[in-house]
Amino acid sequence: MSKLNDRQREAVLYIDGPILVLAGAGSGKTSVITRKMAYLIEKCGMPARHIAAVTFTNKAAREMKERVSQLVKGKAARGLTVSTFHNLGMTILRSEYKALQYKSGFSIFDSQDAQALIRDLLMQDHGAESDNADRIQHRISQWKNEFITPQQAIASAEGPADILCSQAYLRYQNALKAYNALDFDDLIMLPALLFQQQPAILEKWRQKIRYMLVDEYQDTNGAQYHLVKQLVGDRGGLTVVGDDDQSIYAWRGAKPENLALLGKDYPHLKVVKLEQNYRSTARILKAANTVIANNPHDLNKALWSELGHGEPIRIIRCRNDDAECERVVTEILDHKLRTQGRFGNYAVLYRGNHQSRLLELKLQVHQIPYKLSGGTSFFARNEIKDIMAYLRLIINPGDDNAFLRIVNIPRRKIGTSTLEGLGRYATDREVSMYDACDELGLGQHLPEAAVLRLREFTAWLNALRRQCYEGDPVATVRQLVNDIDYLDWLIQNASSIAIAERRMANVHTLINSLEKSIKDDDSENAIEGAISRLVLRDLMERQEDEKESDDQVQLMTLHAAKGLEFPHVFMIGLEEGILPHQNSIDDGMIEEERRLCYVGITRAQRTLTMSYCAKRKSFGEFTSCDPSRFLAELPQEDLEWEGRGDNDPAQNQKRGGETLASLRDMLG
DNA sequence: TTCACGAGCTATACA
DNA sequence: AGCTCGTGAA
Repeated sequence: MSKLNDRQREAVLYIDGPILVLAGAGSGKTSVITRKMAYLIEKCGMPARHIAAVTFTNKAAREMKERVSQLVKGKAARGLTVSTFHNLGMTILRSEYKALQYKSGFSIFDSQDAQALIRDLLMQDHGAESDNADRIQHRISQWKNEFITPQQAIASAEGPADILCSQAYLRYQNALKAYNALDFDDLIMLPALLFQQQPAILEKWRQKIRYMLVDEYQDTNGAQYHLVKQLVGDRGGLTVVGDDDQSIYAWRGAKPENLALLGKDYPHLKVVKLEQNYRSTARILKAANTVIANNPHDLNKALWSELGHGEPIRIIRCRNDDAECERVVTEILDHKLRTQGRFGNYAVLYRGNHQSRLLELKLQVHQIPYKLSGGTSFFARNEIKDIMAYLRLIINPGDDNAFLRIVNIPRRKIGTSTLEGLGRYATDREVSMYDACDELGLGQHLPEAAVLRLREFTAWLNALRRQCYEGDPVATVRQLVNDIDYLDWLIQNASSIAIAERRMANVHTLINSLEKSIKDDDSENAIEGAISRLVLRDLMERQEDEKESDDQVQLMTLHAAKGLEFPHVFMIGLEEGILPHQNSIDDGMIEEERRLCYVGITRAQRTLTMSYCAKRKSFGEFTSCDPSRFLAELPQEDLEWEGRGDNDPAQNQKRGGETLASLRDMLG
């Protein structure tokens, strides 16, 4: 506790009612949350099992849990809930699914599964037009994020397009239930809905969760807001931490105004501001403050730092994107050599995932170790999706998406015409495709050979299912992978054996993780819980944390960088159309892009370098680029420009700033 | 049903 | 420049 400043301590000690901690970047908010949990357990005598902290990423949850158990002596931290919103939702649904008329062993559809389902329904209802499935999926997700049911959506829909969407929403929701499946948004929406409809169930969970802490509250959406509000009730056991300037998820339904709304729900809300920054030099902080000052503000914060003014911020103009990446890499090599530092001290941040490709190439040429976070997650990998589909089908035979994915992996001579026939038959009989395989009438609609191949498949999987529930589930899964000669399949489909083996290693990681997850779960159907939990867990990070060295250059998007910090930060692609992104320019959403820029700047502890290009190759063609407007918003006297061409309109003004800056430096 | 090849489309951020 | 999908032959 002695390590905290006055404001931080105030935030930790206040437990008489709901409290909002407005925590600027680098102001030690994680310390506040973790120490508060320790305080509640050790000093207030609250059993850990009654405390729940909620974050947005598994990584943040894991780190927080780690830090609490370091702070709390002995076993007192056991039973503490630190999880993501989605995981919390799943925990609730795993115990309450019956009240929602779901069956045990439900599947969780990722957005690809969901889209396939929507396409399918559209096809059934209106024939071929499936080009707007994307839009409909978006709209449905929006509704769920705003905590709007299909019935409410239908009642309030305006205009023919929206009416169509709302009907598709209802259709979709019914279809999900028929498949005994949920999508990601349901993990938040359904528990909140359940609490609203069945007070007895809500009361049960209120008994369990008596104190809630929510991190990154500015990122909560409408459904999450309702979930928290109902769990907290009028008991007021709530600590919320957030920063409106770091709200960068409006596009997925986050409502930063939830921060301001809190005061309305809880008139006696206590507000504490954390304004001392412990991360960055004064110059970096000033740059961040200057940029973000261009956004309108309800809640004013004034971040300050005691870490000295530090080095000027460098802005480098490059000929093209290739030169840009090359330059960043040589800058890192050069700087590391001079300072004798580690690769792990450097991070390169960018707006879009595709920007990492060139960077990776250059890093590989120079043999620099790097770690790429984000992008295609572990569970988006084909080999993982394949095995997961098998597992899903074992616990939920109604999961047609899983069925379709793997009936013919490996090749079982079951092709599209067979599946179309089976699909038609299954829809007619209103059973799942898996169950339809074993129905007697199927022989009337498909060639005998096709039916035999299908039944061979189901008979085999049925045997495995039995083995899974009656015997050792993990051994069964290993046998499954063996039965289908999966390594063989991977080798056939990969360009090299090394790649196939790497993919097989991913499969083994998955199985190991399943094994661990089953051991941690003492409920009777451990395997069902373990499998559905796996859908949500990003164990790629964990895998890499464990086995790879931590001395690697960090590559990630600006979004993925939130919550992290690095001694030396490079932000690349500061161009109109990239940061700010073209879509945001078109939709007038510049503020969120500015916050994204702010997040990037505030990741830097000691040095910050930004770069932009004169030309850039996209889709194989060169296009010319303009420097980002955010560059002009920086405090010019703290910048050091480099490589700027004579045709730069802002040049004269910036030259002035440059001389001023060097003058100040000379004068100390 | 499967394999091989080329046309055409493409890429904001994420659980 | 990289990936998906459609086409046609085995």
